[in-house]
Amino acid sequence: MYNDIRSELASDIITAISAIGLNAPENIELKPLSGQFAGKWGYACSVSFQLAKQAATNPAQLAERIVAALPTRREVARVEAMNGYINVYLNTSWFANQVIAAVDNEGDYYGNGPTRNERIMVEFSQPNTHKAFHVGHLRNACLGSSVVNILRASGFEVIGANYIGDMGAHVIKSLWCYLRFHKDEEPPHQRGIWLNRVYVEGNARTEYKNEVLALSQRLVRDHAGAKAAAFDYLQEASAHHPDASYLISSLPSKDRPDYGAFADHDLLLGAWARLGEWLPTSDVDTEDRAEYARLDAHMDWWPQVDGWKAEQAALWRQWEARDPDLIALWQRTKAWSMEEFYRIYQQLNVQFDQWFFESEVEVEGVTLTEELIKRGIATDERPTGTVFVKIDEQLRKNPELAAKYARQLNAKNPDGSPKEVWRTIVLLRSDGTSLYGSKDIALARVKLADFHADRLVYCVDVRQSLYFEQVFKLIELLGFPNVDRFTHLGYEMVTMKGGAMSSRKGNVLFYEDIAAGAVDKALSIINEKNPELDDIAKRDIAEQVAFGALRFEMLNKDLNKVIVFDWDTALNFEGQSAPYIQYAHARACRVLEKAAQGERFAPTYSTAVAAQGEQPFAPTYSTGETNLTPPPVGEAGRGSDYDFTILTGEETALLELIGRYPDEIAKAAELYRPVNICIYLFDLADAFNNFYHNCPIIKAETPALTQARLALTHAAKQTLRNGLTVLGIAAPESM
RNA sequence: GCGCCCGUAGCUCAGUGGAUAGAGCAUCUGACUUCGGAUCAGAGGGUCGGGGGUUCGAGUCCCUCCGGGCGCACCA
Repeated sequence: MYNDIRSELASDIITAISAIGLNAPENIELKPLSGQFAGKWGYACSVSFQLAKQAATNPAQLAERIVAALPTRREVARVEAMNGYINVYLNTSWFANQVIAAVDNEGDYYGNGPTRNERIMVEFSQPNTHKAFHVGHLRNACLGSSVVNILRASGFEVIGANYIGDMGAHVIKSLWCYLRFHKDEEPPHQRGIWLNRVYVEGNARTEYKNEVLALSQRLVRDHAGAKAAAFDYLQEASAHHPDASYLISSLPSKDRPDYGAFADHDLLLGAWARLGEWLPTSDVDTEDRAEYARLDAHMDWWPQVDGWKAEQAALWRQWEARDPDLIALWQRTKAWSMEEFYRIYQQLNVQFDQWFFESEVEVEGVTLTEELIKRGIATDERPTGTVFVKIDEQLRKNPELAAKYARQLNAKNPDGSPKEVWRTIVLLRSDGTSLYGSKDIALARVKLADFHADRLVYCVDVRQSLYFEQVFKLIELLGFPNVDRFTHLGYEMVTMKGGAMSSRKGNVLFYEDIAAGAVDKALSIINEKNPELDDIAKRDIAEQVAFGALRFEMLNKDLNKVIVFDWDTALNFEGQSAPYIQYAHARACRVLEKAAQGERFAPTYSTAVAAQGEQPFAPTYSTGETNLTPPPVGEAGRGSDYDFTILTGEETALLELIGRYPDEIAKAAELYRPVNICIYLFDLADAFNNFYHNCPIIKAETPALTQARLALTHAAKQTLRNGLTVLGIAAPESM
């Protein structure tokens, strides 16, 4: 293929270096010309700098000697030595036809790599039922689904898997709150959102005492006045309350005081009241004042909290015993959330090949944990304590793993004590119920044994990186295969402009609100720009634009960058955004359509493959060499003998970008980086807009030039479409 | 305390050891009786957080300091 030229040029240069009597490096890097060479098509090589000392000369002279020793090639128009660099300019006419032919022949498959013999399971979008889908889930779903698409395009067999959190403390809280306070109240629609409110209330009731304690502590720690007010009371109380000294010492500390450490919880209420008296005279911010008011208004909860917790514990036991009524309620409410999720995934263009549920691996998680106990890896301190694994300790006990991780395990603290690298993971609660870790090792076993995955990718936010390190080590201790091919694809969180999201402060950004805002904005722009469209088309395009913009917004930053969600930026459809790229695509479509009407261009491209209805990067796609290799130029190569002898800078830049697309896919797949495709697509759309603006297509000087430019337009349109598809963004033909 | 991540234009980000550090947003100025103005052209805006080091060459690699975020036992 035309991309092979790069390695051929590299070997030419190596040969030339040897020919002038120098030792050539093993591989030579050729970089696309850029910067001051904008609009030129070729590669630059800086090998002369490395070799100048060896050659006892300066890079500039050496570059000239190497250039003089290079053979000529039909693919190369010119080679020059410049400032020590070797610049190779390609025969643009020849390459233009190569690129056009490749896009033309491969259509929706253009950019895909050859089949690779590896099955990758990518787990992503792990929403919890009974809770709401928020902006953090949005980033995860966009990233995970794009990574799946990119890996598939790059030739891997990929299984995209969802892992629904349908059981756990959040579900128990939600069901408890429903049964206790909201039975038979559910609304006819948006029941998933309603259910989230039930969960939030259940959580607030359960955590009430902790929240009172947390706010008291924060005020005491941050404000001298608060400390004086609270201590005033506590010191008075210390005469008859043995617990008061505990609060006096623990409230100002960094760690959260523990209700288990003092018997009379009501002691805190006295201090709480004093804080309330002090508050109006203080400079405490409005958020904390509102928090105090909110908690204070629910003082009637205080004496009930312990009873509520006991009720929830009873519900846990009912669940463990598979109580039919509870199971029925669980299934009914879970379905409300699932309805919500299905709709969201459809809007966001997210698909899954496999659905896992936490409830399905719960039992096997306990079984595997029992095995760990039996093998002496896990410590069982039930019922007074938990079932846990001290990872470092266990790795040291395993000779093979101790050697493998010797470097980390031998690390020392400044005082000479060994550093605890992987710490402790808790697998079962003291009451025997299972935690996330036990379920995750069970699920990993399913993925490896039942799905025969060669590589596991976990797309989960970066805060869980220690947790996944622990899980991977546990899996290794269990002796599962392929452990070195587990990847935690961690990404940074999404915050709001006012700071980190927290349900306590009520600044959670729900998916529903974001989606509605984006569609409204898109609709109003369409009404303004394209008022003649019918309402259904308007709605359809508005959704394609809005959800495309949201997806792009979530993908356009590197994984390790925090996204601060800002309505103005997210809903800006100009510049670096999905609508900019979609607009370039729609423009290209319009030109091709107009040209076809005028009969000045008979499209030679084939959309037959796409018409079969397969996803272009579906796992069923077979990459027999025949349909990936374009026919040779000038030998019955369909649509491959256009007149590109004279190319403008805009045309060259566009062609070069189109030709680079397969490399971009391969690189993005290797690094799990959808952002690479975002940046590439913006550059491509930018190049197309430049071309469109500066080069008349239908009204070009000659019919031959029109043909060539239409072919280029079509290739650009196809590549834009393929790239958008990989990102899960629609490519509307008009907008 | 230990560990991970971030710091590049007013703001949001690219730049994966190479030539004069690039985009978008925002600000200002302009765009042909010709293919869609969600577009295009131009202007201003930078000691790449500070300091050392490695290298022919450092925004990029190493060390260190500063500033910010996150994580570290019964949440997921």
